[in-house]
Amino acid sequence: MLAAERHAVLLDRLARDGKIIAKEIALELGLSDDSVRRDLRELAAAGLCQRVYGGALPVSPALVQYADRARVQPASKDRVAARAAQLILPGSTVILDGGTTTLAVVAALPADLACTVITHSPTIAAALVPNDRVEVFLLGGRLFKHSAVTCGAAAVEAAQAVSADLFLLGVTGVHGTHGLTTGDVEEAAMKRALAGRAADTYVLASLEKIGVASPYRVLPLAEIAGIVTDAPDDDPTVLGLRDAGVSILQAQG
Amino acid sequence: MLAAERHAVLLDRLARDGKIIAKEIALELGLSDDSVRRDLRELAAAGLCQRVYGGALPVSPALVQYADRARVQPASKDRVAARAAQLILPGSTVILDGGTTTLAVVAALPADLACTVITHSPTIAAALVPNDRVEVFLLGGRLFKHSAVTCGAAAVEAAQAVSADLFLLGVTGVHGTHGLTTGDVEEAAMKRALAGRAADTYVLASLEKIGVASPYRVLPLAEIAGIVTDAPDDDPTVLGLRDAGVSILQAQG
DNA sequence: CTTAAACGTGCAGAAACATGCACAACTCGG
DNA sequence: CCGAGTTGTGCATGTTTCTGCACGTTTAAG
Repeated sequence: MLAAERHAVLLDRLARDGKIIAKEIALELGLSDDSVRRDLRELAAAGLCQRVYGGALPVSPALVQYADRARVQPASKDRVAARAAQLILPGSTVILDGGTTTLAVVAALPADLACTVITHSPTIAAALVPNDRVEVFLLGGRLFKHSAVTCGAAAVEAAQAVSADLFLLGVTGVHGTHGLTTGDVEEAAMKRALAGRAADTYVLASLEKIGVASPYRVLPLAEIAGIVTDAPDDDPTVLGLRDAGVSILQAQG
Repeated sequence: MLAAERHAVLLDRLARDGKIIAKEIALELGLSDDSVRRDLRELAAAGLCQRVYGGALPVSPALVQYADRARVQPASKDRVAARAAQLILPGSTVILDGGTTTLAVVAALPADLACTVITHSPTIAAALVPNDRVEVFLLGGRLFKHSAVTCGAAAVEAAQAVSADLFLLGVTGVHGTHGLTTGDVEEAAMKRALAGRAADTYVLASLEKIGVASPYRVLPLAEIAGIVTDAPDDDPTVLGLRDAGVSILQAQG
């Protein structure tokens, strides 16, 4: 088992349970107690957990809640994320949007994948710390509390300085006539700016987003390269996308 | 069951019920009476509860409702953080360095404090999301995995665009002749850049950092406004700081 | 004043810990 | 393809820390 892989498991467990007991994890993963302790020591040194006698605790109680929220709807979102993760080729540069779906993409990445990730989400950045071979570039700017990503003029300007092969975009609505939409005007602008910096933009949209429109337009459907979804093939919105020349990536088993 | 976990349960119970009966809790958690008594003694020593015959009471009746904010075991680091948090005035703009000590500062902030925080640590940024009245500006750049902060040329450049009243700086060493030091050259450069953007720089240094030197110089002692520490007044390094015109903020009770 | 419960302390076994070391797997020049 | 160097893992060692028990003391209630 790779070190980075172990680190990811430990952090994941910490977020889920709110604590880690070294002995238990060691037994469960078939590792020596020493390795687990060593890992916890490293994670604590990097500020990703708090070491206590017998195990470890989250560095801040607030971070547990967010991780919990990320797993409210595992099945559909994880399937989409797993399919999207396959789009990230070794050595490529990818822009990752904020949100729970793209966070699931990080979790679905192979532990030894080497690539460059550009993101405006501190949560995504923190989640990538254990992936040793992933270079992370964080776009600065004003932090929007609502979705915990940077937006606004400074963030858009920072985005102009980067270029990528791929942009994995999360939205709250994919609609036949309204296109791709989201709930905040600043977020919409930021997503649009990011789309302009990548050769290809793929939208991640699990079933419940299809056929839905939110207040603010991000992009028209015609400007994206493809969509990753678990919606059925005969869904009218999906059919409309296909007609617009968007490639459909099915995220089923 | 971890010690820290027990402490959390005890404080939680104290906040909910307004009292703790040692015998009852011991039975309920399957612990010996001794362990519970020992824990209560420690919490009382830390000022988180008031020890009485048969159990414990809240330190002040007013705290019962939101006592869950209280942190377990205010160690050296937490005392320093609590004192440093007092430096952040309502309405001011403060730059927060990365690291566990500054993260503790975030935890020590009053929930209703309104201010602007500039940081290069995604962890700090994420931890501030619950603080509704705190405006957060994140400095972008390449993410350094070792300490989970952004560093490098892009981050330094981003720092040039901001100005603040105060910079709370974390280092790994405070030494009489070597000054303020840290373990990574890029981090040192970033900290130096941030210090240049604030009117006043205060160093946060708990006891174990005093008299220690790490490989890379951040700043000479003379260039900081003050230091927040729990080191004794008669420590030679502290005396040297005072001679250099640095104000010493004691982080004791 | 009496008594039983709660208390603090010292102690010993157990658990967790850090460190050094050896071995295996991998990397990188040659 | 090979060998030296590097890295990571697990084991053995001695150390530190925790926990429950025993015992004598203090406290509160009748």
